[in-house]
Amino acid sequence: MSDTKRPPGTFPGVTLADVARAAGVGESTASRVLRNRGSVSERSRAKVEAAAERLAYLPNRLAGNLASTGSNLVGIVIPSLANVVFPDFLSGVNQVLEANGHQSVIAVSEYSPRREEALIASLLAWRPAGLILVGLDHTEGAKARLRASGTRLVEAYDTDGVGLDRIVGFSNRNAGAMAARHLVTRGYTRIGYVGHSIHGDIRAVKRFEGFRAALAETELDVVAREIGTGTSSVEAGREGLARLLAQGTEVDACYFSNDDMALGGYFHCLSRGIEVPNQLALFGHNGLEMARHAPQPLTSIRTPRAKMGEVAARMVLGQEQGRMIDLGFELLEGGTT
Amino acid sequence: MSDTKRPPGTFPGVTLADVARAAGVGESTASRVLRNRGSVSERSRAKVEAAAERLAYLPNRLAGNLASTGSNLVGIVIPSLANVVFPDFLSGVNQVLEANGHQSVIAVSEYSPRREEALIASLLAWRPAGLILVGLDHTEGAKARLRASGTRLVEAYDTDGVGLDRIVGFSNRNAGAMAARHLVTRGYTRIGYVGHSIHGDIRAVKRFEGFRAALAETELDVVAREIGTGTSSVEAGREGLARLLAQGTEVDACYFSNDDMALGGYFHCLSRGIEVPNQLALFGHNGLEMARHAPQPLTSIRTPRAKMGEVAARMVLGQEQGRMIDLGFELLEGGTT
DNA sequence: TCATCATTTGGCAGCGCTGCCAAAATTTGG
DNA sequence: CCAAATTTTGGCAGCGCTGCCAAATGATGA
Repeated sequence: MSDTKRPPGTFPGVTLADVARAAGVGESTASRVLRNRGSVSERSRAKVEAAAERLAYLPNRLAGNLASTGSNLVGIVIPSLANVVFPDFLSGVNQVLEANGHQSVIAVSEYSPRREEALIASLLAWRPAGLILVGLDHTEGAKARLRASGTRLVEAYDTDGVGLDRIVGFSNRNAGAMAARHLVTRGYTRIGYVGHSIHGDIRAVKRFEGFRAALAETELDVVAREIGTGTSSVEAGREGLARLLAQGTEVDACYFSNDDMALGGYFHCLSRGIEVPNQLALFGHNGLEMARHAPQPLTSIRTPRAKMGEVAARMVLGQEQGRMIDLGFELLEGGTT
Repeated sequence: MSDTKRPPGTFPGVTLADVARAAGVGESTASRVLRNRGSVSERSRAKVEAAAERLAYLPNRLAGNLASTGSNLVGIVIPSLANVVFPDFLSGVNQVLEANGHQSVIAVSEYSPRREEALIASLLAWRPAGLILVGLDHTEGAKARLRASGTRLVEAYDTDGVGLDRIVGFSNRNAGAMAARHLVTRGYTRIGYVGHSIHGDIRAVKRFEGFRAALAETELDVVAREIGTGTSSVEAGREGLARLLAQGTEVDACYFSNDDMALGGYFHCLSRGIEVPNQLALFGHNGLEMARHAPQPLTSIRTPRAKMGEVAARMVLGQEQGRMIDLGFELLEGGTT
């Protein structure tokens, strides 16, 4: 197309120049038409559009973005895809980005700050319009790169600490505290905790800290705890509660690091005939759909995951004012407390 | 850096030329060092690496890929992020891609073929190394573009039909058939079906078709069915089963389009004191973790989601031989049948 | 009618990198 | 020691597009 003699293996590839030639206009005019930018006569517009259609022209964003220095990509680093909450978040991000003609490059850190640092560097190489990260904790190297790059940055999911640029999320500490106060108000005093491996899930740790701090307000503390070694899951919750109860300490309520874990705990109670909430109350976190529709809806805290994604995306696109937006959370009073 | 007078608002940006100059070598040599390609003397290598480090050089992949015609991006279009199965799949894809120095650009079609077509065009504009799609059903326009682009393509999740290039997945028809045979073998004869909206979820439809075809082998058919209007969820399953039973038709087993739906059904039975499986047997699909750890593990079919992602990624990178790989599935005999 | 102003247009220099090629430096062997 | 073979190196033309600028065209009013 754009060249008659061309290496045999290479796919032709219609270029903007081809379209311009076919339409009988200059390259710039063709470019203006295809991007709806600048003023173009109806005549030219029609000719270019027809030519582009006829040649099945596919713009090359690599070239376009390079020339205009800046891409319409947004880099996103999440800790995991296995945990339902992050897809929910991504969903929100994606919706807003797509509506604004942006595209998301997604990377998964597996809760490893070192991996995150490498991924950030890798994403910055695309000269993205912005970056969205989860949490406020990053390696020093990552922070340095981010600052140096000058890329717009949004940190989501955590407002307990200082961020690098923009922040959207909620206070995990306060979420934990709300759980504690709810249990205290309901009269529970012998409270246990079942969590998943803390390895990297700093926000779960913050919740637990907030939980204990709030208990301490009424001179209480967790009487037993059981921390799994793996990631959060129904199975881990089920086994965690089993182990907690096997410790022998008397417990009248249990706080879980997560709804999956709590649902596992609930399943354990069903299996063993433990009456919920009379013998044992259960409290989760996240307000997952599946847990809300159990025979006894799980008492939990609903976190604004999709909303957070939407706001994060809008922030990264510069459509949101504040530097820090706390979206809060909501107590879901279920039947398990 | 690379230019003394530079528009004030623009971020400097260290270029390869800057690194080369600082290291006292030519651009090509610097490029070779930073890409580990071609032969370079130890001396030059050290100088370039030091300079890159000192200047905090960040390569520009936009330029790199444009120059070398071809990117290390892989485009992925999935129907939804809300359904747990796709993150599982993505997880597998991502793992392999990252290990091979590739990056994934993810787009979500929301089960709309028209959206999928637009997203495909958008992804192709990045001149990706390859594309991964879910399912075999695409608009004619999308197929034409894909064929014309010559991009390597992998279609995942479905082997019931003809694909455009490479395929990895399993037969949804056969999965449905296996479910039916299992129920028949166990002696159930009055079988109902609770599904979610078919709008776009062609694979769920294929399963149901396979299910009915297998029932027909023993002169049976579904005696009642209830199809929700929304997406698959625990709530939809719970309400679906409630409606199915309210129809009045006597039913001794129920097949669900999905594990979420089936878990919802199970919750309904627990709430209403319906004995499972004596009064009603339940059969799901996907083998989700949460359903396997219910008091009575759900009978289901485990699908190789992460594995499928890994194979899809390997196929797209050209590391896998066959054009079509059927990964099969596995019957999970739980306590609900 | 022609000068004046607004609109539309095309040429061309880059964006930062890679690939090619010829030149320079180094090694080898007679 | 020198010629030949090998390794290493740098210059420079693109990759396909956008942004800038000056030129061409069209519209307006005296």
